[in-house]
Amino acid sequence: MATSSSVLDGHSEERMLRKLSAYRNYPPGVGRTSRFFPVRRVSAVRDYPPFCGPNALSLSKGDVSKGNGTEERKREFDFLARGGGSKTVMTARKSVNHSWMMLVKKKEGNASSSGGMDGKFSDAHRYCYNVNVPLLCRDNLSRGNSEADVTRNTVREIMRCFQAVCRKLLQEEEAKLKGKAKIRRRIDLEAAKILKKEGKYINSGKYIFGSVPGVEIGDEFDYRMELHLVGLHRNLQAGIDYTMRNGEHLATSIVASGGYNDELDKSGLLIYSGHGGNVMSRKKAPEDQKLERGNLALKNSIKKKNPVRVIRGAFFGGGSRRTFVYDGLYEVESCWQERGPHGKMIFKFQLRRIPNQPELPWIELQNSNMFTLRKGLCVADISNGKEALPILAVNTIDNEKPPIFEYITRMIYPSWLQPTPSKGCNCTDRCSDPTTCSCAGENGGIPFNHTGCIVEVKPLVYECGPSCKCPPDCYNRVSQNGIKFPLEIYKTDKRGWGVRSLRSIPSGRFVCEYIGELLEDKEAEERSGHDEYLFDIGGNLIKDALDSGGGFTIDAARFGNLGRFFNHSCAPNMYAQNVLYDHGDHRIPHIMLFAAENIPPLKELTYDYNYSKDEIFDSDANIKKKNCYCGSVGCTGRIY
DNA sequence: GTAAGATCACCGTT
DNA sequence: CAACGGTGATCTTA
Repeated sequence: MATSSSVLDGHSEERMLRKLSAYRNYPPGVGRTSRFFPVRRVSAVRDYPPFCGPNALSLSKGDVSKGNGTEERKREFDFLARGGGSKTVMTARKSVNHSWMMLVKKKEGNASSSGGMDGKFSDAHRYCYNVNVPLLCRDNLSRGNSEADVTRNTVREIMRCFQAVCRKLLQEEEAKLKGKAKIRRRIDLEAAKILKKEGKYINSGKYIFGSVPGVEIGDEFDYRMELHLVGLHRNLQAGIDYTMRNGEHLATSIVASGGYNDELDKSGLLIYSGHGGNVMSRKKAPEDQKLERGNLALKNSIKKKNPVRVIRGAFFGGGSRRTFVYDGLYEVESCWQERGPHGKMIFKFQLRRIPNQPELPWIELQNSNMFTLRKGLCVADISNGKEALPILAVNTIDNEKPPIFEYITRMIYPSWLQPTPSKGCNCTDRCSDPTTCSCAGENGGIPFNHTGCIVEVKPLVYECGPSCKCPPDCYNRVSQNGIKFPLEIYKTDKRGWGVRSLRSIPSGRFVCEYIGELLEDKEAEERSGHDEYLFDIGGNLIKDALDSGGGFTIDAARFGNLGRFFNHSCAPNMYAQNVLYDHGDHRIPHIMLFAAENIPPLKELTYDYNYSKDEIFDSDANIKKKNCYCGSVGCTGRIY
């Protein structure tokens, strides 16, 4: 009760609730727009620029090197560390975390000539394949202490690497084909080769019965290859994975893809068909399935009662994206034969989910009508129709209503700073040809896949804008088009209000912009009391900012959008990306939040606020501290 | 609708 | 007996 992180430094939750009750009857965004009540509040703090020091995380020696941003950033850090331009007291501000890890792969046949340069930048680098993957944690401290902690983070990092490499390969292919032909490359196989070369396979040494370290129920995968490389299910095509133990075949995992019309029951019962008998092949005549291989292993597992991992493959979102979701451990209960649709005998197995495991989020969502019958629904749409999709507010914790603020969907710029559009491209197609599109040239290629995923982390992304001749569905217009996923705010147990999605979000997709009023830094200093909603921008383009005598801050306190509700996490699943599209002013990029990994439905959406620890002081020069309740593996317990 | 594809169990040979 | 190579199987993937 008293541990709510939404209440800080001397403010009790009771006091907070009393204040809230005064506004409870006002629907959000209506009336009293000048009144503001913060969900979270921090005292004066000082914000150092993001910088990756020697503690930077690397997955394994030599293979993953850290990119630290530009030289300008380092100079900026030195500048501020010396005391230049700093103040003793500053308001707390979120900022873009510009660290990433770089996965480097040498081209075949080139390795010998450039031996000894692994993981380092060199002239040979331009022959290398590389991609900037969003970092999971800012420093080693947040990697956790136990073996299991490290494994979980390692799994997440390797999945990010795989996904980023896939996006990069897809980008290359799309650029080559210029949108004319269908892609035929197996990017999953290629990405796996790259990761294998980098030593990024885990849990692959031995067969594992039961849970796989670092993989959690609800984790989502796009390719069978991903199941393979984290050790969840090693076969790339076969649905039953098994091994020999004490002279007996036993099943370790199955993939229920629906290829044999397998049925899944909400009660945890799964009827699974055996494999073999040429049921899937059209080239050979179907035969009776034999009690061998996986079929035999599953049958043996009835007696042994060994746990079998179940991975469900389906079009869960109802869309065109098929994913594999880890469903947890099952036991095989029984086995029988019956006649299949082709007239031949097939095996059937009944599996039951082992109790006391976390439920899949799909279950809860399937049992409720998404937009009207959500449990604890208290506001039908906090955007009041301003977003394309309604943004629900649900609270199953207490009676608190969401805070009052004015919902906006466009940045508010001060009257003296009305940004003007930069010169656009002359493309008449969807800017699929990076050699002719001038906007693509600014980016060094179109930074997005045709699936709407950002390929990799960049200091700055240039989307096409109002001056461009390309159509609205241009591949280089992504984040400017707003929220695409059904999102809701919800009351968390310890972190005030948070945000989650009702659909799974693929790695790399745009989620939400951080919108508010644009202020000069010095004006932001003067707005005390609600600094929880400040976001420091333009940090990566610090040279411009310093030259012009100061940076800018987004204040989402009085006017803002959903972006103000995302909580901090030490191991977040989104990251903030600088984007320009409607103007060319590098000092004031848009702050766009992108998914850094596959995010299952109902999982809290978070990013790294990027505060520094022990470097934030109040007016008495005391170090200010704020507890972190993000609950992620390896959380250090402090936001700053 | 089809062909390429990676990996492993299995089996036979060295 | 270990190590290696060939073969067949496989609820993939574009």
